[in-house]
Amino acid sequence: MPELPEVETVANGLHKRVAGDRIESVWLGPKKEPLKSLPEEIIGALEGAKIRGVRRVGKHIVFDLRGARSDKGHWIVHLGMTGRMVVSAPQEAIAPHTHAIARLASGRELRFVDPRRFGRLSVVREEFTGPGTEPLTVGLDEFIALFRGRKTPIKAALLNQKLLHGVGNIYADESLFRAGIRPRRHAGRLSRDELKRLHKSLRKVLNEAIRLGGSSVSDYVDADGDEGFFQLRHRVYLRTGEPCFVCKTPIKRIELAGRGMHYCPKCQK
DNA sequence: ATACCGACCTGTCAGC
DNA sequence: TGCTGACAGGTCGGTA
Repeated sequence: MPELPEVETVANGLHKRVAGDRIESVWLGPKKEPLKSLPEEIIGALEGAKIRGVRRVGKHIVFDLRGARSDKGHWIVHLGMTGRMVVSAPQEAIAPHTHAIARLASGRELRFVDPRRFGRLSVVREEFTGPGTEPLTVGLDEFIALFRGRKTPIKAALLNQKLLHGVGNIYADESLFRAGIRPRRHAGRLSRDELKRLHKSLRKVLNEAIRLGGSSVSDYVDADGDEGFFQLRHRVYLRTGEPCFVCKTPIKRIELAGRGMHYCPKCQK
């Protein structure tokens, strides 16, 4: 479900709804995959803590906390492929695959739901900066330097969270199309001009997707339960065999490291 | 250090 | 109707 624009939309929605609220108690489900910190650490950090704010770092949702006794801490949520963070009234039915519930002083509940269990919950004390560089604010020179000397395909480099964090399969494919670059090109062999186009198209695609509330491909919804609209603007992602909007050539799908990638064989060199 | 690949999970949809 | 296989927004650890 979630790449940078979706996580940004969810984090902003959560901030509006729960900033200033207090976590009174926490329930954790029996499955242990979703928990990256020990259950007692999560409960210890969350129970009694005030939510100062909610924001996005990379693909992570960060709840900034002020604990009951500890001064600060952060609740980090990664949604994986199918994770959702929803604000619910207590009487609402518990959805299948609910792994954590935080009961708030306002009477509402924050629920973490994740069928595939690729999502992760953790708590940290220190400031959370994420694994890589923020794609929305990275400057051109720093952007170019990230790829210097790398033999890996540019598509794989865009997905590498230690370089730029927040870019996933949709926005990698879409930004490469708009930059006219084939996904298998070696990252280190792209010209300065090509990287300049990619830098621009990536930020443009991400910002446009944020404006439209993200992409709802199958089940993504934001904190209010609303779908995004950027899927209507996809030019290559999941459009295998359909005509390119620019040149009518059928969009190709190839596999790299077990993941699908989509591109126009004529528009992308 | 770097790069590929399978593993981790469940759900949905198309085809037989 | 029901089975099977392909595919899905992501990351990790083992191996070359």
